[in-house]
Amino acid sequence: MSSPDLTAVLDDLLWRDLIAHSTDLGALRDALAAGPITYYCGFDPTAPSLHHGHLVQLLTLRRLQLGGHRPLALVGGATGLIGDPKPTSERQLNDMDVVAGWVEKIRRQIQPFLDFEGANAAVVVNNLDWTAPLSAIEFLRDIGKHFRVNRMLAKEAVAARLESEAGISFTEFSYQILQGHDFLELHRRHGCVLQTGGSDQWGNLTAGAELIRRADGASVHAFATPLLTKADGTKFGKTEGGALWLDPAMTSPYAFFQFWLNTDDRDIPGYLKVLSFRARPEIEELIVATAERPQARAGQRALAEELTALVHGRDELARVQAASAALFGSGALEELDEPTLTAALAEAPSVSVTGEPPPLVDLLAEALAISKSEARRAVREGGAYLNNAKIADEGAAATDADWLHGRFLVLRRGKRSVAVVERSR
RNA sequence: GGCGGGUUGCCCGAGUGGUCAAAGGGAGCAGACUGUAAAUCUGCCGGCUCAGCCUACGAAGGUUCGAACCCUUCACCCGCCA
Repeated sequence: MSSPDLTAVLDDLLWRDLIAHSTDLGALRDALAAGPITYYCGFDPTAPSLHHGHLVQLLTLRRLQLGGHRPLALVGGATGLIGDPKPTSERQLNDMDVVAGWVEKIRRQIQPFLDFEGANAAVVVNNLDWTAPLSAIEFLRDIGKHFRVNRMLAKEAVAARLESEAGISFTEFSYQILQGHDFLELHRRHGCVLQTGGSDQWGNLTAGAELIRRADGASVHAFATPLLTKADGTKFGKTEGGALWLDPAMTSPYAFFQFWLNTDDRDIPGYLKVLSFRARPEIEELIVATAERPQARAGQRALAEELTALVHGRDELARVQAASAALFGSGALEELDEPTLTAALAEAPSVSVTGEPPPLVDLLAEALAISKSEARRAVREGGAYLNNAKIADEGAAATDADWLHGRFLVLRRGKRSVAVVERSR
């Protein structure tokens, strides 16, 4: 007999187009119905923080847990030392202690997305625990024997590299074996029967499922989520500063919020389905609202609010909303009272000065982290503003009257990048 | 180990002795139009004490009045052969 509760999540995932590739979905449905299953998704420490690309995976882990199943979040303390082959070039190996530090950061970053209490409590595991003790002999005899090089060469990630100028090292070529082995270990240790990952991981996901079949004769499941794309064809997740990081020290909550708020109208239906936890009717309503009155950006707001709250918390969301309202609102900056202005500006990058302030181009360069040439160019092109008024002259400096509440200058380059200069006495 | 090819600005990529801060494309930035959107058009796009100077074409030396371009050595990458 089937339990509708436990399989509902699969239908939800399908509706959201979250399954780009999968092993036998009928078999997965049966497994889900037969009782809470244990599933996993891995995150390699290739940087001090997770980013936009991991978000879909984190949310998928959460969706399945909310659907009644038991998540294992794997941090790749071992695989992070080896490096998943990128399509274009060989990775630079990071030092062991650096990777160990990133593992801890990523472990903490994953935690807010999952529930660690209750019947289907999540567990964080580290593949270094079973990979480090493995001897070369064991690795080659017990695991390597199950892998056919022909199959390994055919995997997209490897094939792309074989055709590229860069070639591929044995180290990276071996990556799929390690990831496959992770699935096997988790199957043995935790009864894990499902692995999820991005569609670029599909080859690695199937490597694990095949290994389990060969080594233990068990049939397990895997599915890959689609890569998020942008309607204009550019790469998803790029901000002015680079990637969209989840670490607030690397991408400010304000920038994070603004990123989603600026989503292309055409991307909204897909993003809402993939990224929002709202129920289907609510999402459909938002899609209609966004299509009918695009200038209101209901979908963008909903997405920005929900994701900012999830990643950075409700308090932080309130702050960035206030900041956005103040900085992009219709009112003049001069009319904002001091507490509102102070709170809003807390989200923007800032510099402080004492005594005689340097020329505005210097302040622009420092506050917005651009070169002085860029700052001068911005002024020359008419793209730099002081307190929302265009700066006309490269040599301009702030006058006493420019200091809002005697304390602040609001500098802006273009429409969206804002910075504050604060004067201390 | 041998032979051949390669290493150019954020990325791709042209350049093979002066006219090169280096074609072209992409990315990025700004302006106009808008809705903090897209598309489109325009300008910019190494740095600086900015009509000039400095730094840059894998690294270090050399030839030359002058080198991204020629020579030498080194490093790394790719391919073929052993």
